[in-house]
Amino acid sequence: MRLSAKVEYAAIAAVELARRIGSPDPVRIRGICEAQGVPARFLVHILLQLKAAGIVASTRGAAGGYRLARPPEEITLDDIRRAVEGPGALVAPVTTELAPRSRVATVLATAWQEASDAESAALASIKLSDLAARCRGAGDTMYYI
Amino acid sequence: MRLSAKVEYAAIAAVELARRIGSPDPVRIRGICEAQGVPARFLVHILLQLKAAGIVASTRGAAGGYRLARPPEEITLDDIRRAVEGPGALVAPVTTELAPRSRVATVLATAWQEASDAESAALASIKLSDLAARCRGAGDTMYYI
DNA sequence: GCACTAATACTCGGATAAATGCTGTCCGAGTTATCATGG
DNA sequence: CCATGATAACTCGGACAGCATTTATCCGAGTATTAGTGC
Repeated sequence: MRLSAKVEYAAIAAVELARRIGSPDPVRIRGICEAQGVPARFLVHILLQLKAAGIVASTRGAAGGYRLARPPEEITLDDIRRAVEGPGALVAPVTTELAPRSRVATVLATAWQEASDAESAALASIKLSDLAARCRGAGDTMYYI
Repeated sequence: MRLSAKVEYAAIAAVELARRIGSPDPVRIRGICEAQGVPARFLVHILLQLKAAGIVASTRGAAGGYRLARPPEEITLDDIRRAVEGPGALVAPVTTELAPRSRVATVLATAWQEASDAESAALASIKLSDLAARCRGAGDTMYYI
């Protein structure tokens, strides 16, 4: 499993937004970048993708910024990854292309799919609320109910 | 989860070798390529990587070729993937680099690792012997030389 | 005090460019079985 | 029938080019808050 920098930045920003879920003011991009060390001009486009996916919402103008569009219990790392990397990516493009001619490729295509589903399920089980709670809580103690 | 063409080709070749485990003669690269539609000159380098990882063995010279170095029950798709893509790849390079400065990154790094471990475990549970059996079981029309 | 204007700070979104890795090819070298040839 | 050499087929391994994706950066435009100015 290899993550692109985009997904990593998106997750960092999303967790940062989840931590400030109580505040009425939207979070500015610069605020995230200065706290986490993320290139600002790059994060702009990433947040736009998260907005297009309905994960974050924004208010323009001065005193504008971003906030989560849904409660953090309903956002998983799998949502973020799919929002940024796009849903169109096939798991094993070469194998699926060869599948009609080769039974080996057919068998392998389903095997790759199984592993990919396991990975997606693992990512779907990690919610933003859990991650935000881990940031607040000290050590391994989870305060989130 | 996105697979590189190298890993896909390597898996196809490995299953093809597993299917012919009973034959005393080694399997030639051309034999795999003609049966499965894999570029030959590319597969050479892939098989060299599998050999370096101890997954396949080769005999040089005329009537040479490749065979599995271990019984197919002891080779998993995870072995093949790590042999080809290298073990040095970090799961989340950006996040781990930012971890010392950011608690958010630290929490995320472990979360990514959990998902990666789930994927690896899924791949490690799929053995070459299973895949070869699936090819035979459904009445494949491939001939043995 | 009020209306209006300018400045400011932020998001929006496309264009663009450097960097990196992936994909596949080419070529020469080394190794071994097979076959032809001569004794 | 046997020994020897030529030939062919195959693996070995690095070098390299073309292509696509990633990773940003830049710039102009839109939008809302805020400060300032004149009446």
